[in-house]
Amino acid sequence: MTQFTRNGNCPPRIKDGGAVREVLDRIGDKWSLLVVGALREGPLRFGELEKTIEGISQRMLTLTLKHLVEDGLVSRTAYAEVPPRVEYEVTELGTTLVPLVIALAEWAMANRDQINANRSSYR
Amino acid sequence: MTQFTRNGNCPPRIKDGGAVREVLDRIGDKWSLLVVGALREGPLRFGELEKTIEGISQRMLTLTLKHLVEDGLVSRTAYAEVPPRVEYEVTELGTTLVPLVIALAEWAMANRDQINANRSSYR
DNA sequence: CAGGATCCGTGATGATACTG
DNA sequence: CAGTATCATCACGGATCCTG
Repeated sequence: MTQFTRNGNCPPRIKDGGAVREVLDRIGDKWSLLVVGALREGPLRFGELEKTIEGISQRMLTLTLKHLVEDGLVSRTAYAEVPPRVEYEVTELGTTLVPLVIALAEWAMANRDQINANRSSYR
Repeated sequence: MTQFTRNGNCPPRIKDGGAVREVLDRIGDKWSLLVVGALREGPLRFGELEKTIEGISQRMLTLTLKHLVEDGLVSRTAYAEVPPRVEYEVTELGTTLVPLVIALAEWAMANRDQINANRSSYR
């Protein structure tokens, strides 16, 4: 099926080859992981997310949230109030992703300097 | 420094706000994680990578590898032979990322069906 | 074999303005 | 407040051809 089918020269183990790409196409975009990370400790409102995630545009936040809701990683709850209040929260499925996001974030913070250094010293 | 500076309404913890974006801009592209994942068990040659990572174009593999080498996540070793042989391998730094990639890949495989199901059922 | 160079489409992203 | 709508752009990435 969707496996490598490589006779035996390079060692598989992560059998796939498609699922990863597929999922990465969804959560591997510019903002999804940031949004999930922002929601790691509890629900946030649209405006809170916008301020929390530096640099994201209103449009991108809207689209990213929509995708995450579609994929079932985030839930959206609108309260019939005025002014409107909408809260976003990671679903149960989304919760399983949170640890990975945190790990990735910590890795990023721990190694950014190193990476930047490598990058500059590269001629 | 590079921290939220958000008075106290939403709970930080991952202090950053920029490092994650920064690193994600590098390894969060379409292929980098796949390449790192492909190299998780040892060095591979250019052609092997090309066959291993389904769907990648020659150009993208070249570019991705170049970036990964620049960032110090992958090392490139060219052997003065004919025909030429070039091997790519994760560096020490890159090795620290491998577990995360594997975790992400496993998460992706474990949850792709669920996500796809959510996505279809979404009207 | 490994990869550089070029052309080029199109989708993702951002800025801005408007609305329920 | 929480979006939607529209427009312009630009980098991503594919196809193709070429070279050491």
